Amino acid sequence: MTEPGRRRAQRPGSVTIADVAGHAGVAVSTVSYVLSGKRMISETTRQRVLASIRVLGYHPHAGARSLASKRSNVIAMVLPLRSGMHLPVLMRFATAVAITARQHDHDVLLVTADEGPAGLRRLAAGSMVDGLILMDVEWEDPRVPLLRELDLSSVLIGIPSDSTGVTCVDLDFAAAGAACAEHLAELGHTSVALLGAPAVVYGRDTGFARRTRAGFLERAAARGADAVAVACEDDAGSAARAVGELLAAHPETTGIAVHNEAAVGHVLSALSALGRRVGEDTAVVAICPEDVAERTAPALSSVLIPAEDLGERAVSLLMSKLEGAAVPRETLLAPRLTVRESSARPRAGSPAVGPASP
Amino acid sequence: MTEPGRRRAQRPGSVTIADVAGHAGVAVSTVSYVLSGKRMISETTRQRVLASIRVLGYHPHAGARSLASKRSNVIAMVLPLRSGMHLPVLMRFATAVAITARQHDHDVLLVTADEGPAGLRRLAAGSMVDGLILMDVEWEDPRVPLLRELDLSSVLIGIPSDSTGVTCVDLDFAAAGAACAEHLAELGHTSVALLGAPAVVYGRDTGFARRTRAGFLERAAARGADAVAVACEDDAGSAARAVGELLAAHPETTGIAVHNEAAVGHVLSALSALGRRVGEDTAVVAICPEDVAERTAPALSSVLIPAEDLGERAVSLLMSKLEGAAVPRETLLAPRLTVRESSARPRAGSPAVGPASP
DNA sequence: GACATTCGTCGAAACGCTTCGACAAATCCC
DNA sequence: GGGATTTGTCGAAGCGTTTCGACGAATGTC
Repeated sequence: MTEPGRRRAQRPGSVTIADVAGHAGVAVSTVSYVLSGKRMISETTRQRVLASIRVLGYHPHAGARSLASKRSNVIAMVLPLRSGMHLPVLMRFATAVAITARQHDHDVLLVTADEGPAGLRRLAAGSMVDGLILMDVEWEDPRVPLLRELDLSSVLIGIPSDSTGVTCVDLDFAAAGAACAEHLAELGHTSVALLGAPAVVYGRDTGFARRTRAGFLERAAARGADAVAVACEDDAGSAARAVGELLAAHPETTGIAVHNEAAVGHVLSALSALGRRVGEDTAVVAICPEDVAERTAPALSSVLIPAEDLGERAVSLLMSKLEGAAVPRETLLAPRLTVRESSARPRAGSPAVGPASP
Repeated sequence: MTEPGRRRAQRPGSVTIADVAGHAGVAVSTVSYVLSGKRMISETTRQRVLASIRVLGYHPHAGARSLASKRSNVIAMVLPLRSGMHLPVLMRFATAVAITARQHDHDVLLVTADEGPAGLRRLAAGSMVDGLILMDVEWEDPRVPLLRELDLSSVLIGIPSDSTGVTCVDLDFAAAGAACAEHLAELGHTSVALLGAPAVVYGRDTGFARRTRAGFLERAAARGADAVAVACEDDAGSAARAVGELLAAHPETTGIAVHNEAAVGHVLSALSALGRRVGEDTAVVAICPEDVAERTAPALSSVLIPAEDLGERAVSLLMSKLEGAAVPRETLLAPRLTVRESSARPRAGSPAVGPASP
């Protein structure tokens, strides 16, 4: 006889929409409409129902909901577990996606792509997820053709060679490469180099690497600077060797862009071992996550990888698609270059360049 | 009129268990029992049903299944988005959990804890997940009391102060400390030291820190070495001071274990500033994540945090709990020590020690 | 004041699966 | 060889939602 109203709420998972309806004195369907807003409900009824929901601690049963509505309110985040990925960046994507999805009332299912196509088919056929976000997409990604036949909404982070019929988001790496070249040219460097990803990445035809390289080389040429691009492995030894060979072949190089998060530190060490003073006689600018750039000594000028923005943008696009809206095929985020110590001053002997005002 | 048999399979999500039953000429329930194995089905029927499933490309509807069976076959992985977490390690946990879960026919929902208790309640009440894996659990973790009241199976990675009523997995830190002592003794060091966590951590009676210390001191004593353990703060200045004081008080120390990820780099710098050559006249071994150990110069011998193992073990334990089995309250994983440059060679002047064969 | 329109609510039919009880047919036990 | 048991299958009752058509009660129209 004590606290009769609380009996049900105490056994979690047991309070159903029918309980709420009973408590509020309305029909089950009315409760449903209050929750979904799909039909007009008078304000008084609304409040009464909401109060009952609160009192009973009602949460809709996800399975029942997805069965009846054909929407699961879950999206899948597909990570390829390829080696050589930069885990921290991936993790930042992942959390950004998770948080943004929650803001759109969706949950996130983590899928490692090593189940292959069958895994995606399983999710699609089982109505487990409403849509897909694929991360770390490669230039020739085998998942892309699969996606076209799957009739599930999806958004790619990264840009494949053929983006017909899919939706992609990425940093505009061509512009990022160009921004680096531009920045170095602006500082007065006439001989510049790009230290890029490990050779295997170019071999794999990974889109972002080649777009960066193209952007860098083109802009440098447009600014009349001599430019060269070389691959660079992740480990200290190889990085030092790459730097050594670069400066041996092109000793006049004074501006260097690094597009390799893992090697950034090693490159700086190698430069100083070879007698270069970074930020003084040699300017360095990197394309890498913010925290990496800030942690080096001297702090690196950098174009940051906007992991949070990309994740958020990807989810927003997916939500639009789920609502049937048309979305652009490729969304490229403009790079933002932050100047830090490693390229703070113009090249010795070159005319100082202020903000140009014609 | 072409390919009539493929019509259904081509519209994904549309083929139901009733279609399969029709195609195989059996009752719906029979198909269900073939799939679940919960009742005996003759081999001939079984094969016929399985063939129909294959032909039609049937995948059960996850929502319907969870509605009828009260099991979702999904587990949640709860990440606290605390700052200062070590992202790469977390990511490795995450992928290990995801892969192991799939082996147990479960999917993984990614939950960032910043929704707070309400988020966990939502998952529980909505029957979205069958169980929880909480990562990066702290000594006094606010999520632990919540868990006790939630009546959802869960496993913690990390050990809280009060593990009553919960299930935890972690590295066996006592054994890790012992492994360090053993390794240094094996190299011929007779005077060794442990540079541990900041003093405040010992003051708080934090389990893993004191267990490491105890393991280290006991094993060193057992091997007849002089051993001392001191606390060590995170910042460069304090670390240098700690090293200085240690070597002043015990100049004969030649083997050092460091159990402090953040200070590892500072300790190495301090040692070389004091004229010690790490890996030559002084051996150093650390307890830290693999990538930290590999990134220092010289690379550090280390007891690594077995992220993959822990993730896998956590999932296995959770599955056992879901099946109603009793599981140990705390599961401790044996440490594995990897030798790298910082302790590669036996102490100068001590007899070389090969693999002992009596 | 009779008629068509909203407005707000209800009842019931799906949705695709699991599981329980029932029931023939086959097998066993003396 | 008749009763008890086991084996293999079926039919139907849920599971907790959403959504559609229906239907009184207000409201507006001439």
